[in-house]
Amino acid sequence: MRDNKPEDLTMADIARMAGVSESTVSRALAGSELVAEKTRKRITELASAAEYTVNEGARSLRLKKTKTIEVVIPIEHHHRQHISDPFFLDMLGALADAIADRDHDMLLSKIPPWATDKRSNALVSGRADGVIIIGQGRRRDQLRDFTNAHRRVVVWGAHIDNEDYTIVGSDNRDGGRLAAAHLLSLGRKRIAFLGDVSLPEIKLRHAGYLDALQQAGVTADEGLTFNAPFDSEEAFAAAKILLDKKLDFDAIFAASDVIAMSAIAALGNAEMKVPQDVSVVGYDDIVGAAWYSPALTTVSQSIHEGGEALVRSLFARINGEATASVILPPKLIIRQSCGA
Amino acid sequence: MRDNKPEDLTMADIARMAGVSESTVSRALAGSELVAEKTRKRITELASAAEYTVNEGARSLRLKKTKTIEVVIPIEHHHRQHISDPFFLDMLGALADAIADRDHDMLLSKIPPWATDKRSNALVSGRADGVIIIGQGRRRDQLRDFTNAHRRVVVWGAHIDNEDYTIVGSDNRDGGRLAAAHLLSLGRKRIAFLGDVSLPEIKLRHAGYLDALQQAGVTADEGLTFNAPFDSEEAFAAAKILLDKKLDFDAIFAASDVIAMSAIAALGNAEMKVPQDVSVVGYDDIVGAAWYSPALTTVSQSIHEGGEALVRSLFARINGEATASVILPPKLIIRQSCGA
DNA sequence: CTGTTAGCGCGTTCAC
DNA sequence: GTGAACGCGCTAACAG
Repeated sequence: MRDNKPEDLTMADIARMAGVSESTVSRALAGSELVAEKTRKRITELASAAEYTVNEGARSLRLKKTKTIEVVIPIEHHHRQHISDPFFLDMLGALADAIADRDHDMLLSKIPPWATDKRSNALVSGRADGVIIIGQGRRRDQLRDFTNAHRRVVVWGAHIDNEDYTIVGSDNRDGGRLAAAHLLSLGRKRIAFLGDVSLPEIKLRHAGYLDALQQAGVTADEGLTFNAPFDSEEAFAAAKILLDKKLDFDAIFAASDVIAMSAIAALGNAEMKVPQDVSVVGYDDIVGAAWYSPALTTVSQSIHEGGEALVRSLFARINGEATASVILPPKLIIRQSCGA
Repeated sequence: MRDNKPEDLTMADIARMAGVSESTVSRALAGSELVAEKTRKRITELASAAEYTVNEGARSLRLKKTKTIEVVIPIEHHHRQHISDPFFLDMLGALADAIADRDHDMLLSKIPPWATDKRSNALVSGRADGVIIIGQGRRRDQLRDFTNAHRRVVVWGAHIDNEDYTIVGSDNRDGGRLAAAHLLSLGRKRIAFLGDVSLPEIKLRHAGYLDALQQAGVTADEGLTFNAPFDSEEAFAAAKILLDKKLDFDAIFAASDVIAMSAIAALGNAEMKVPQDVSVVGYDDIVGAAWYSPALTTVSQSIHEGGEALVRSLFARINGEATASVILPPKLIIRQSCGA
């Protein structure tokens, strides 16, 4: 049982054991050319035999680099709401890979940097070299203030005019258009929209949906847009309203796969068949979408590339380079839930 | 645009601005009683006006405490395999809450501490005060070595004899028993098992399943156990084998909800109805289980309590206290997929 | 109550 | 090639 700091070795200990100075140990371990091949080898072997590891904290302080990136998934947790959308997990996996590739650590937080109720933000307090924020949330003013004040930040979300921070995300409007156009091409005309339009990304998906309707010469029925904020449970409830009110609809475009799945469950309970009675298209192409029954037709955000792009942009900013926003092309993945 | 370290304020700056010594600033900001109410107020106001934040890195070095916990979700990434099971997301959410409650940060890693190919482990290199490892994986010897060498570690997983590290997890054997017994009580006798028995937790769930069969006087058919390692895709394939081989079965006990969902999808493709033709029970009670169609009958692991228990145990160990393993009682959640 | 002194563990000049 | 000295930013012991 180690981990009792007193027992932990320091560079000075290794120096003493090797009969050299701390500087030499430091250089040797860093693989510096300035140290004789022989002594370097001796020291590295000694160090690994002693299971010595450099203290990254001290190293960070000296170098002014923490080699860690903070990832924020800002969940408004009124009621300790959980990160329940698998989209986040996919994104986290992509970010973890991209960050590890660059030999950095990943600090995960659910609290947005501006909600400084407890400890201050990691970037600000020097625990991280940069921050990736997933989603623009509902407090766009605060996000703007934060991105204005700090340069080592990138955001995943919708591309909004007038925002000058670096945003990485897919073309949500085009995604919405793709989804709705596909449903229209299948002869569906009464397409319900389920999603929280107060979120920028969803708003754009909805705009794309309206674009497609207009392009097809179909008049949009506002009564078919359900823009209450919701998760699985509320999506389920929204679908029930569609049914209970006996609203006339033949398709659903859900702003996320999770919403789509919940809606399908609600339809199933009401003995309505997907896709026979109602076509459904989701958004995100989360891992489970392909294995749902019916397999979900959805708009893919290429999350893995998104994660890589976020990290690439952030490192560019850390290095002082200028960065432009990145718009990834969405892709319609046709499976069974749409009926074609 | 700040974040350019040269511009960043240090405690010495604040001291100079306030006309006091660094120590006084340090004490004031720490809310020490040793400093006069008036000066403390003056300093804190000055600091916040200047947007000064204590450098946590330096603080950690001095205090020998990082106030961060590493969470490892060891994914064997032969092919960059992703963390695709929502179970991890639920667990992550629970851990994030529990860790934030204790005013610590959470470092997330996909690489097990013993796979020291790149940077050394966070605990070892002084970037974290403790480690939580999710799952025992397939390399139990290496896990054992690691837990033997370090005391500030807790593991989520199965309770195995002969292991003396602190394990938090649900009673997997009892969970397996609950699931199988329920299926048996519904008159199902040919129950297929889908899951990777080489993993300790799954192995126990399988043992519980066998227990229940025996208790009911039903002979187990080994041909109905599919123990290949698998995810969504492979679960789907396994279910297809059940069907293609025209094996005689009337129920499926899946070792996870994700597996259950995939199996249901495969059954659906073959026009077999759940639960009419085949009863299905899953494991985990992930968030999506309730909104699946049919709603999934499953064994709940009470993940939120599990996360809290992990963190509580870890902090106890960090404080030098002895800790015992924690066994959480599983709970059968009856929904629709089982047929009762 | 406050200031001075002394490190925490490391990397990096600047000498030799 | 190597060592001595210094400081990254902070807190804690010791004086006063």
